[in-house]
Amino acid sequence: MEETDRAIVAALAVDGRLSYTDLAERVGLSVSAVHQRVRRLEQRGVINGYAARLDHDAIGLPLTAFVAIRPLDPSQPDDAPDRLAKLPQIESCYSVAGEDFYLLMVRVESPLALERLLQEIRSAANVTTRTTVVLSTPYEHRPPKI
Amino acid sequence: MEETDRAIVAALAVDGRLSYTDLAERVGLSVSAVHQRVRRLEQRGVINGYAARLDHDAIGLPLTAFVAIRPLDPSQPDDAPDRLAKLPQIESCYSVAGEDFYLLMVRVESPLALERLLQEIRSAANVTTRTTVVLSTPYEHRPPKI
DNA sequence: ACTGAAATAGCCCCTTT
DNA sequence: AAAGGGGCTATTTCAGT
Repeated sequence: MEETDRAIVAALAVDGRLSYTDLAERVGLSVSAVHQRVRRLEQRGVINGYAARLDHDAIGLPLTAFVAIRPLDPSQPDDAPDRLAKLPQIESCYSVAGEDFYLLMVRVESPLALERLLQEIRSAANVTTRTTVVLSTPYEHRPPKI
Repeated sequence: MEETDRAIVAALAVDGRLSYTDLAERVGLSVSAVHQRVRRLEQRGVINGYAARLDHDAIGLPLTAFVAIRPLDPSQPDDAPDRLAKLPQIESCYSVAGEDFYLLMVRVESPLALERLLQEIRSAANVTTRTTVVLSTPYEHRPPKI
């Protein structure tokens, strides 16, 4: 990727609501040139969309956990991500190397809600779970250096 | 949190660039009322900011990994997050329950870059590392159900 | 707290270089 | 590809309820 596009993407990673006017000043181009570049970055999928960053405590999901899962029967077809997609508490699903098959990041309201979610995960995908509870988050979702 | 605020936050989690006009239609309020509510949600920190969602392959960081770290000397003061904050490849740092002290999520350009990063992490924070490489990402950063 | 309206600013398309 | 201009829409503030 090119210099100017990098600068645009980096800026929008920090502040997704930057106006084209501000962006244009930062990268030293005209507003319409920047606008055109952003549109292309969106169309090429470099920028997938824009999201508000939320305070999970404030929205009632103060408990974060990582759930490593492993199929009970590794010979069966593995459609765990599909089966688990319906559970909205699962924020992310990563297929990983190592002993586990998938690593999920989940957000719930309480320890009790986590217990219920783990049961749902196990029964929905026929897997065992190994859960790591997050105690605090020194930092998260830092914008990449690009 | 209240009904209308939830709807606003949920909508902005999916599309952080929604106009106040569109938001107003969705929640059934006037534009200025919605604007006022969004400003308050931002001031109260419920909405922390806005970010572009990036394609990490496209921006040259195609390799994601989770790095569990543990201090070599658990009796020393633990300032690992601070010491590691300078490494921009570390996207997130979670303090976790269990055998490990912290779980990092990192994004790098290549396996070689991961090797170098792990060395930097170990020397910067005086820790051992256990790394889980992400092979693929079925889904990530799904907006919460609120 | 919400509405409505007025002024400002930014978006977006089109033309030109 | 980038710049500039013009019409239009959204943002933002303010007064009123």
